Amino acid sequence: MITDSQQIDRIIDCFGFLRRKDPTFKRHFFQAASVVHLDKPQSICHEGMSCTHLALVISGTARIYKLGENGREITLYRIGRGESCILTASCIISNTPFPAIAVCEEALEAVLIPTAEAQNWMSRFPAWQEYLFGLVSERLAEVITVVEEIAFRRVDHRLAAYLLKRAESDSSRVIKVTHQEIASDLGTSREVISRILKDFENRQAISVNRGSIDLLDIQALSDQL
Amino acid sequence: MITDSQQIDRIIDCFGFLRRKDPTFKRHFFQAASVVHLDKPQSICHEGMSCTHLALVISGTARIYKLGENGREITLYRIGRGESCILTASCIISNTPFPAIAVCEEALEAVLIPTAEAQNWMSRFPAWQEYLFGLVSERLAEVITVVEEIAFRRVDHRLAAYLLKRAESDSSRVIKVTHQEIASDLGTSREVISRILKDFENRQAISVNRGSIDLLDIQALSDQL
DNA sequence: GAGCCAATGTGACTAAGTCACATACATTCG
DNA sequence: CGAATGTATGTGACTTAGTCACATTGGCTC
Repeated sequence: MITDSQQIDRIIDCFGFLRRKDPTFKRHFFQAASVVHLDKPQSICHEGMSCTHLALVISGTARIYKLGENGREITLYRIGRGESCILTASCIISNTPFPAIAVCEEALEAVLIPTAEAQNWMSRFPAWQEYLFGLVSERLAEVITVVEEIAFRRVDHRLAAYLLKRAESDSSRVIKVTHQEIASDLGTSREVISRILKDFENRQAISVNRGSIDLLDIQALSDQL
Repeated sequence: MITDSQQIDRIIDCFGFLRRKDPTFKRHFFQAASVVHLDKPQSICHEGMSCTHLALVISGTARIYKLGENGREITLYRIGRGESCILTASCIISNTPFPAIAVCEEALEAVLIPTAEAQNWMSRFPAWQEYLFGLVSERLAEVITVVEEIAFRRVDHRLAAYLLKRAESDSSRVIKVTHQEIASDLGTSREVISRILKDFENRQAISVNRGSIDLLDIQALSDQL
């Protein structure tokens, strides 16, 4: 149960579906909700885990990924403010085990809703139901994009796009990231990333330093796409 | 509008959510529904198309796939009896364009529901809402499996698994399929499939003929996994 | 049987992934 | 300070996958 009115305002700010004129739902929501904090290298859900709570992210980010037998990883998607680990939601609704791994990436603050309530509200509150459905749909589209990328696009092109996107979202020309992290995001191996980065560097498009990459020539990278 | 009581029974048989004791929903459903037939090589949805109807499959199958720039394809999933093109559903709910291509594979018979009704029922009839949500969740899980496969597993292993699964679902040792079809399902190119098949043949696991493959040694194929 | 088309075969080449290391840089600790 | 340790990166040799440009084959029509 959450009672602190300041915190309630913050949460409503985050989750648009609470802003509707349905005081009943709002009451139920804050009645059942609790807030948790998770720190950086913490695992949230394991493969095959059945979920007891649904987590709605207030701040921070989590990364949802698949782990291959060989130890390689691939990021399926990330979730941030206002979103929710919808795989959890999906498991909740369809009672299937969680098919991936979720870890906290930037320190998380989240609202926890017990599975039973989350299910119950689905049929009682349209706002809640729309919220969850919208999230699953969005994830489905995102994961389909991932399929497309790994099935058809060359790694060097994907890498160039990755660097550009990263730079944009950090609004900085230098990106703090290791080759291994990139490889895990793109679903390839570290050596492959290192080699392509070296190649970009030889062509003066970037400068590679330990733990960071400086985008020297945005245009050259864009041309790679 | 569907009135033929025999047809209504058939449809109820297909879609469990109609079996509940909610006569209101049933009435609305058959009021808004219409039945269509689609033949084999027919396109259902194009990339980026916005969907005006939701199709619930009574019989036949459809294949949902992505098309790469280079002309290669990869199957995301198939839908059959009792299922629905949930990407369509997802588009309906979240109002995003359709991110893939759907084609009829075996002659389809389907119930069509106009978008507006499908959306409206979401908040009015829990059975409907559960049905749709369950489908999207299932697809999400399936597509995640596809990601895992193409990101981590070797093509020869995937091919062996494909052949075994195919033989099982057709309950026949010989599979009627071209190399190109397999390649399109697995998201690789025809040459790769041809070569691996030839390799399997050299090892006496299968026998390759024009348009069909005979699984001679199931055990040998299973060992590939 | 000639002609045609879809299905399959093939070699040479590029791209990607694997494996087994070698280096290099940064931080801590004696 | 310099050594020790651990993470990050570099590299060569090799296998697997994907591409390209064709050659061949089997089945069909006329």
